[in-house]
Amino acid sequence: MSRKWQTGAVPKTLPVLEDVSPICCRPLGSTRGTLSYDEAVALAVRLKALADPVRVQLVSFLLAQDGLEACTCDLAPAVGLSEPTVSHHLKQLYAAGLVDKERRGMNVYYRLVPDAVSAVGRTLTIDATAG
Amino acid sequence: MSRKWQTGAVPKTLPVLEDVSPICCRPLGSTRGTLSYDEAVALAVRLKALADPVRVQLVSFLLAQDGLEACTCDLAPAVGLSEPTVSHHLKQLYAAGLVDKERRGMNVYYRLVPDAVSAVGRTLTIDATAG
DNA sequence: GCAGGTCTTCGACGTGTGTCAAGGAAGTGG
DNA sequence: CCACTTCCTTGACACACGTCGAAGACCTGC
Repeated sequence: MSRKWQTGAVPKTLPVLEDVSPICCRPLGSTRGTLSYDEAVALAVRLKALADPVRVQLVSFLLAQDGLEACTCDLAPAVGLSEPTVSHHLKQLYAAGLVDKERRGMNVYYRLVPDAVSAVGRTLTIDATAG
Repeated sequence: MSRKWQTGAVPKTLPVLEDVSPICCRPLGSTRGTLSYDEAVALAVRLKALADPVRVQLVSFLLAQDGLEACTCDLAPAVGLSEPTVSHHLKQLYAAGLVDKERRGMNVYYRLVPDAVSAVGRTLTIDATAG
């Protein structure tokens, strides 16, 4: 996969995580040179999943729960939005691998994957010796 | 500042950094409970600035340069886009405090602010003892 | 001042994104 | 099987975003 659009008004869609190289989350500074477009996309899709206030709130809410998990019925009131909207955001977090989901009885529990979030964070952490 | 939109189709604009609480970049796990909407916005605007493949490439390119800096005329070919487009992306990185700019003669040099990028990264790094 | 180079802003275009209401799918309990 | 709860999907809406070309602003050098 390389950049599909070069000219004109152009789709800026970022692919889903499954279509994206799993090569990710090496510290940015470990590449001597510009990131390839594919690597940049791989990182950007993960950042994009977190680049929304509601999703940041959802992550922080899960992080504060015992077992790092909660059902939609708890998450919607926690952020003050309708359940479909929260479901939409959770779907994006799930697609980015940042949360897991599991049905237990009538409820669907979403559980934070802390390693996935931390991995994105480490990518952004720049070695002090760089430059 | 609290959530301005509650119902209907709604502007999802994130404010600029200056309008946003400077409280940011504490590790997500350090808040026992859901992040306030304001704190979530403060983090989201910074993440959003990085959540684009082109901007990720620009950051990685700057990181590989001596002095962490380059002029627009070098950055545009590095990512294969027009100068206006690159200027647009640099403006967003600048607004988020992730790069500095300085005019020297005919050129404008953009310099990476590694601490700002790292600060965002640390926010996402979850303490292993959490949960 | 004038010519030439570099960068930013403006205007326009098409696509993406966040939100909700309404309806459907999946499970529980009678 | 039916009523009920919980959750997800679909459809629709308005706004935001990434992109470019053209034009303006800024600096340099003659």
